[in-house]
This record gives sequence, structure tokens and C-alpha cells, in this order.
Amino acid sequence: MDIKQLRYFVAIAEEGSLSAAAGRIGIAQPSLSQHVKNLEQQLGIDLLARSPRGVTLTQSGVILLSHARRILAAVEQASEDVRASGLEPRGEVSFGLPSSVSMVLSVPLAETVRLELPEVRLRAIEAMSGFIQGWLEEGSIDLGILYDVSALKHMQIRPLITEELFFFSAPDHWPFKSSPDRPVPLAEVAKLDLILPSRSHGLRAMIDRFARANGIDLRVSIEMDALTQIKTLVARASGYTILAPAAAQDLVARGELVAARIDEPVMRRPVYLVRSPDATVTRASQEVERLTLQVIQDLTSRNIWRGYAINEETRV
Amino acid sequence: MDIKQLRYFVAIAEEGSLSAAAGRIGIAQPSLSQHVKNLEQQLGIDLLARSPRGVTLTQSGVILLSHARRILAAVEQASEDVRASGLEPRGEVSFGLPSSVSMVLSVPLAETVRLELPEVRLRAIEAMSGFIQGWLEEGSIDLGILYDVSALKHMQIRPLITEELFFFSAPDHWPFKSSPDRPVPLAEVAKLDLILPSRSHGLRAMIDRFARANGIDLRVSIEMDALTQIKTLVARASGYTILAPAAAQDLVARGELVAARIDEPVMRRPVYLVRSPDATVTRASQEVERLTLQVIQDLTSRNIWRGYAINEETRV
DNA sequence: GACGGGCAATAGGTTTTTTCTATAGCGTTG
DNA sequence: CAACGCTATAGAAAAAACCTATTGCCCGTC
Repeated sequence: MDIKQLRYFVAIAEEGSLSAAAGRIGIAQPSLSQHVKNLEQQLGIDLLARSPRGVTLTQSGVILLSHARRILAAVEQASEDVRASGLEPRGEVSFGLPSSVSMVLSVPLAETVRLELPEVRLRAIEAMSGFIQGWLEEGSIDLGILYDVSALKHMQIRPLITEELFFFSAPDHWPFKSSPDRPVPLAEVAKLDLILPSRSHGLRAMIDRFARANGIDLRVSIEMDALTQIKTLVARASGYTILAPAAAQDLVARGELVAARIDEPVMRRPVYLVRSPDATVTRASQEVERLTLQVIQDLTSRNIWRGYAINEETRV
Repeated sequence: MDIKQLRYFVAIAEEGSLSAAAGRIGIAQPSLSQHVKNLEQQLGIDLLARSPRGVTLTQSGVILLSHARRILAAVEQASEDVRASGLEPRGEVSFGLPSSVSMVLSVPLAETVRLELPEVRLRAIEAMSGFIQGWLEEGSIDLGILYDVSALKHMQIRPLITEELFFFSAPDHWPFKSSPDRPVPLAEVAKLDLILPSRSHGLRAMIDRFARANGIDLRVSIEMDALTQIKTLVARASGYTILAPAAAQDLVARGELVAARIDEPVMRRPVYLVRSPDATVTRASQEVERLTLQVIQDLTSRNIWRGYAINEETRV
């Protein structure tokens, strides 16, 4: 099957006649006759019912027509998009971020996009990772950030950074004899009143997994699926929590929270940038992807987002 | 742009080399080189960055690749669907019906489909016409039935029948001096306690329009968006209503309701079968469409669905 | 710093495909 | 029943796709 053949076929369907279609296309009628014959032979089924007054579509012909129109529209769109890719990037780019990443990344990324890509509207969507994964799979967002990519199929995945989870406390409520400079074992943390998100949350699932693997029983006094509120509660000394440093960077900088590394075990999670293959790549989304890497590079080098760099690689 | 070119381009992208791609495809390398050159010339933009160790995609190349994969998948699907169209119709057909139509049509249609198309699963969805219109526009149902098609664009519309709205009453609660055989004027109906669906309902919008156009003020004592419940209330003499005869055919047959024509004005509405151009036509949906026409023909000839026939025509 | 290997680009000839002209066949219409 | 309008077929011409041979280029290696 061939785009030219599809174009011809649509013309025939619309004109209801080989001769008329030939005239419209600008080729001789016998040529069209041949094309249809080839198409019918390739598909093994009749597409046109010939009559002395023209042709009508068979049922199969109607089905091919509806596909052909879609395909031709897609080809047209492809051509336009590729041509436009030489011009300045423009349009909307939707980017799904888990809240802990959004906390540190959204603002600097939005500002960078506004400055460097004036015609691009960035739509940063903060959501739980489960939603982001779903949106990526259905192709309704261009880019997303995820921690766990093991369940993904056919996605283009680019590792960004590896984060380590830290213990957080109010400064004047520090529960250990050791100083916050020293790592604390998870077993000690587990004895405290913890404020964590619910099990539907990726972070919580990960902490539970590490705890179980080390025979540690967590004591969760409050479950709350809102990062800001968790931090507020911890800052008011209503409990303690475990987070990636980036997620609490704001309150740590203001001295409202203190953080300590956790050892036995050290809990690390990689952060991935994921692109859906169902949403066609746009120039704007490529540029936002590039700026994301650049901004993260900048944030890590300035130690605002602490993490272990990962070599750039792309999986298609 | 050509399907063969797109196929070649995807192979090049996947192999990262013209020579390797040429080997995989089974043509000589210079031929591929030419193809890419043509493609780049047609699109007016470079797609590949050539190096002595192979080629890499430019940004435009990445964009074309993502489109190309979708287009090739669509072509593959088209070929499969057309081939399968020769076989027995199979698969799911989703069909959205307003409740008044569903009342009379769903059961006989479902039975006919089950008998004549054993491999087809009919999914009859009863919903308010606003929803059906939305689903058709987004292509999430194959077929739908609507009363008002003035707002539709690019749809394939086939008129089915023209219904006339009737007045309904409980038999022993008949409010007029004249017999139910005689038409009653809308102005008289308007003086009674009416039970009608809310304004979001297509039927109600239509009745309101006719009433306003004739300077009649309707007295609606109960608004209820559930056809069965409206009929029950009227049968219990809790009020009166206005419906298409098909919608109340069951209770009229059982003698629980009586109907009378309405004149001054006569209220007529056409009923259309609508097909979305975004859902590709399947053999199964074509057959369900055919059976729908056949069942309606049967229902009207047996006077179960009273209405004025409309000449068959199709708008593409 | 020259050499060879691997790659893509170019040139020119060959094959295949597409298109054209001419014409036949066929049903409908006047 | 002849003329018209349509599609199908045949064979020649034009266009395209493709092939072989070769060049040029960059990189790594000797």
C-alpha cells in the first residue's frame, strides 16, 4: 500500500468515477484503473463496484476510505511538523512531575523556558507518579518524570539523577544523641512517630520495601498525601519524616527543618525523564527536554538538588 | 512523502547507518542515500547528520521518526482491517442511543444482532443526547442516534424517521372533554401539571422552543431526567407528560397510559443515525448500521414505532 | 604523518514501475 | 439500435527506482 494509491483512492471515492478522478488528479484514466486493480490484488478483496455509470465503494472500500483519510491527514501533519521544526519552537508542552521533583524543578524550569523559549507555553502538572505514568501511557502529556520505570513498555527513558532519601526533623526537636551531621540508622528512625504519604504513593512504597527487606517495622502515626502539609507538621514538631532532600530544600534553607542521611540501609532512587511514544515529538518538547537537563545540571552543580549524576543515555 | 520512504527512514534511524539499513532492507546503499536526499529536499530541512561512522537524527529527524512510526502502524492496521472485511463481521460495536429511542430500539436490535452477527458484541449505551454527541465527536463510539445534528461537523449523517410528540395521561385521569382520539392543543396541555425532563435534556429543550415560539407558558410541576420514572408517575396520575410515542409504547400497550396527538403546533423531530469519522469504520459497525435500518423499517411497518419515513440518503 | 577501514555521496547505466495513447467491451439511453 | 459514457486491456513511452563502480571524507592505527 502506498500513499499515492491512497490519495488516488480517496479521489475516486469522492468523485464516484475513475474518469472524473483521473481528471481531477491529472493522470489518464487507464492508469487509475491499473492502480485500483493492483490495490485490490494486494489486499485480496474488491474495493470498487464498477458500473457503466461510474463506481461505488464496496463495504471493504468504505473501510479503506476511512483509514485512508486518517493516514493522509497524518502524513500531512507530519510534513507540516517537520517543516515547522526549522522555525522557532512554539506551542504547548505538558510535563508531569511528582510533587517532590516539582518542588525543586518547576520554578527554575518555568523561568528558563519563559526566557529561552518565549513562544512555548509550559504546562507543569504536579501529580502522584501513578497518574503521571498513566498519562504517559495514554499519550496525553509530552514528558513526565518518574522514579520507577520497571513497568513501562515502549517508552523513551532518560535517567536524570539518583536521589538519596534523608531523615527530617524540626531543629529543636532532634530526637537523637548524635548530631544531624552523622547518618542515622533506619532502625532508629523507625522507632519515631513518622508522617508519611499513603501506600498509593511511590515514595511510601519504596520506604516500605526497604524497611521490609531489612526486617524493620515502621511506625507511621500520620498518613498524608500532601508534601507541603507533611513538612509543615514536621516543622511544628508533630513528628518526623523521610524525604528526598530536594523535596524539603525550601524549609531546610529557612532553618525550619534539619536533615540527616540515613544509613543501614542507604535508600537511593533513580529519577527518570520519560517520553511517551504515543504523543508525537514536537520541536517545543525537544527543547523543553534539553532545558530540563540543563536546569538539573545547574541545580545539582549548585547543590540545590543533591544527587548522584547519571551518564546521559537514551533508550528508544 | 511516501510510505516506502518512511519505511526506509525508520530503518535508517534504527540502524544508525545508511549501509546497515540498506543491508536490512535489501537495497544498495546509494539508493538509500538518494531517498534521504529527496526527502530532505521535499521537506526543506536536514533529517540526518552524516558522519564517517554513520548517521544520527537531527531534531527534525526525530520528529519525522515519531510521525513515521505512527503512520506505518496506521497503514498496517488499514491493510489488516480491509483484509478482515471479507470475513465474518466480528468485534465490538458501541452504539449510543437517547433513552426514548433505546426504549423501542435496543431490544429488537440486540436480538437481531445476536442472531445475524454471532461474532459481534453490541454495546448499546443509553445516554442523554449531549453525551452521545460528545462521544461521537471524540470518536469513542462507533454509531449514535441524535435528534439535533445542526451543531455537527464532518459527521456522516443518515436520517431515519421523523417522530411526532404526543400527550400522555393515565387512562382514568384523562383531563379533557374530548376523547383521546382527538388531537389536543398545546395551549390546553400547558395548563396541566407536567412532568418533564430538565432543560439539559434534548426533548425538553425542543418542547420549550415550540412553546416559546407559540407564546405558551408551560407549567412543569416535576423535573425528572429518567424516562421510566416519568412514565410511572404519569401512570399513577401524578401528572401528565409529552413524549415521542416510541418512548411510552410499552405502557400504552399495557393500557397504563393513553396518548393523544398534539396540534397547534404539531411538534416533529427528525431522528438521525450518526457515524463519527474519527472512529474508523469496521465491517461489524457497517453491519450493525444495516441491521438498524432494517429493524427500524420493521418497527415502523408494524406500527410499533410511529413516525414519518425519510428517504434514505447519506451525507459523507 | 602516512595508511587503511568504514562510511556516505556521486555518476552513469539498467531495470522496474508508472503513465500515456489507442482501443475494446459493455450497459444504458435516446 | 445506434450513440454515449463508462471501465478494462494492450503496448509503447516516460519516469522512477535501483544497481555497480567510484570518489571523498574522517578516524583510528601503525
